[in-house]
Amino acid sequence: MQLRYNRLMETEILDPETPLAELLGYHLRRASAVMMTDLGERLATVGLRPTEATILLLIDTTPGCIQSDIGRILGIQRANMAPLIGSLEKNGFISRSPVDGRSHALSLTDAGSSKLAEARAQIDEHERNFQSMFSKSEGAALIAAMRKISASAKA
Amino acid sequence: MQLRYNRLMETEILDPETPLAELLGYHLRRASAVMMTDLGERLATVGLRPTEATILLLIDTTPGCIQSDIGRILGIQRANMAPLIGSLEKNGFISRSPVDGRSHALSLTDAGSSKLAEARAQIDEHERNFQSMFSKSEGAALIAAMRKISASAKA
DNA sequence: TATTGTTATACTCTATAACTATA
DNA sequence: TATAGTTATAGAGTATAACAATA
Repeated sequence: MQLRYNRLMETEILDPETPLAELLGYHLRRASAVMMTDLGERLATVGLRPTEATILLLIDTTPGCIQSDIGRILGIQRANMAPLIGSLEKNGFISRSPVDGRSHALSLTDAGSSKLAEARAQIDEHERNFQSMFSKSEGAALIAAMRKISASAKA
Repeated sequence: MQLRYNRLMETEILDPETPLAELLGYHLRRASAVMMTDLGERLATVGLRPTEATILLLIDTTPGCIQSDIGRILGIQRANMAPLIGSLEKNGFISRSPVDGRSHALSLTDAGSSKLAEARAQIDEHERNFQSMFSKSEGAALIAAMRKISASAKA
């Protein structure tokens, strides 16, 4: 078979000549997608999506918090928090009790606690698998670097 | 004003007690989102989206390549490549010439080359800004780590 | 006047399935 | 039989605007 066009090879990404090789943003995006896909598949076996599991984690450590605080921390807008919290409540994982006329204190139900335990097992194994590619100090340096980047976001 | 609920503070993410503090996947996702937002805003001033600019970069270094190879490298499905390539052609940035009955060799038009030059200026400044947070060797280590993670994706 | 929560809506990105035509 | 390209479509995720109720 005769090649009638220039072939783009996967390995070109490793070639320093390639335009993407030195782009931190590109590699960050790809690596993040790989981890998110793995986490998503794991959490799907438990019936949660990554964002839902993250919300349960936050409510577990800070019971009585309100959904707008969760949204601010996770970078999720008020308008998008409503259906997320609504569905977690509808599934019986969290309960809301009014703290004033507009806010509701959130806490895990028993079902939510055990669902979170299942999720945490998946998250822990997921993290172990990826962090095992690096030494302890490399892993810490990676997280520190990611925080540095995140912290640079415009207010 | 009396506080009637437990407040979740942004700074909790830095607190080692917090459930997200040691999650590499979480920090990767947030950092990637920050960089992608910045890049997206920069490229919007030039009329391109990040994926479009990336495609132009690849076609520039490997003129005559075909769209399915681009899709494989960037992790974009055939079905989603079609409208991307179609719109780049409609905007006059690339041209297609048939190499056999089913594939088209892609190359940049003059308009595509100058558009890419504009995009590259934005990309370069974007990358400089973020990579300047790190030493040269730290930056290289970061990219190597991201590649390690990306390479671990299931076939 | 600012905040909380909600609904409606739109846009992007991504994923699948089905089809054609070609190799 | 596998590949290249296309269309249609559905699902996430995310963004804005508008509104009611409350602080």
